[in-house]
Amino acid sequence: MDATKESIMAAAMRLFGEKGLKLVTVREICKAAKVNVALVNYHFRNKNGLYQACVERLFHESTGEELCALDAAVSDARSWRAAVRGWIFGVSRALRATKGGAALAAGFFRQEMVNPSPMCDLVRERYFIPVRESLLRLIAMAVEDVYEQRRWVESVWSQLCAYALADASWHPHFRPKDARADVWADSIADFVYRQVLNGMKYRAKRRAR
Amino acid sequence: MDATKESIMAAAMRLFGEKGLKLVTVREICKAAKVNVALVNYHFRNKNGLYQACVERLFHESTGEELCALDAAVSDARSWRAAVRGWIFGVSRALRATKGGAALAAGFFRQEMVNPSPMCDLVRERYFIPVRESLLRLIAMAVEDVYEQRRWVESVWSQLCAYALADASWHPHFRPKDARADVWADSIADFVYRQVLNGMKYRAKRRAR
DNA sequence: TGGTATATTATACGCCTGTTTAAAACAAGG
DNA sequence: CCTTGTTTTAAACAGGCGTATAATATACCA
Repeated sequence: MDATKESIMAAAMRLFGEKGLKLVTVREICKAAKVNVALVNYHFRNKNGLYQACVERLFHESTGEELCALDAAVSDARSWRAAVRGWIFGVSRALRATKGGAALAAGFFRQEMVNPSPMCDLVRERYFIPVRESLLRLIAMAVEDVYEQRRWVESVWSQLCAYALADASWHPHFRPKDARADVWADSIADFVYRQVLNGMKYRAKRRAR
Repeated sequence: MDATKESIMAAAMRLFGEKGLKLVTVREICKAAKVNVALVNYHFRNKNGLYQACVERLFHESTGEELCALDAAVSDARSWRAAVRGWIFGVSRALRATKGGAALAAGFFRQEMVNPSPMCDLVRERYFIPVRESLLRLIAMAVEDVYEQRRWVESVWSQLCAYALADASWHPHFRPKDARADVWADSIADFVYRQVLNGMKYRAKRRAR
């Protein structure tokens, strides 16, 4: 039955995203999926095969769509400013998502960043590099020096990632005690946006459209 | 003999910092320290006891000294600008250190950020919070609004942390292919410094001294 | 030098891991 | 109904894990 495979993958994607490849056990996944232990090996060859199937689905299908949506939001923008703002808010919300494919992808990304698995290269090529390069293309419209471009990409990316890379137990310490998580997240995204604008003000050479 | 304890702790601090509490085995540590497996339990009660001893030493002794050195560099500064610059470069170099106590502490910090252990609170209280609050005090000299202060702290901190949080295999992807690691790290630190100055230019209320 | 406390050793225990096996349950076509 | 191929099951496998034990080696003081 195909439902079993789906059930296993759903449980696996959640757990792998939370704890990473090595810290999740096959029995843990099967218990969550309410199936027998041997079915992982029957349907996915072994534990690594299951992990690989999860990564491939996340970063070939769902994240691919999200990247297209991101580029669409950018190209729909009426101005360079609007495009940058759309990119920053899009990535910020994707990285901080708590459910859906984006949240799962962010979990895998976090784990691969700190304790890389053999599938790390795929995550890099299908997620890390494309997302950052779409930002680089935007920045390159306003900054001439290639090193300065890279520093801006690093700046924006690292500020948006910081939250997503930390375990949830850290999150309250990243914001004022009286600030709501989602509101604060957006205020950070807006802060980064204003930082970019402020930095560009005196160096913009040309604007797109 | 006290030398065995030291040998075990040295190997443990290196390995725990690299892979985190759960992914390091007692036998692995003992092999690296060239001692018998049972000695961990004899000298440190159990694996958790050894981890706790490592964390306490790192974050009570050596990091305490480093925090003092940081505050000293800040208070020695001739101007607010110099203090900010001193803080940013000090933290940047500490977080990216490849040897010494700072490098070990950075490793524990990274692992605790992504997969917290029961000792996470200690890391937070003795390292994360003090370092960030020393920055907050600096920022508060130039920014009035408390939320804006927190956003600046978040901004500077996240940009300096991004590199340190990722596994070494990611580092080459964070910089241009032709850039030397240490030179690029300093250019990032300088970029963050200029970002702060540029942001403060129109909001500075008062300066220290 | 002998006796005692400390340090180290080899070995084994019970538990959990990923994976395998052989039998059972099931679906579908002749 | 029986056969054939697929899916699911319970049970077991070898190996690694953290930890405990009992015997041995070492250090040190009377």
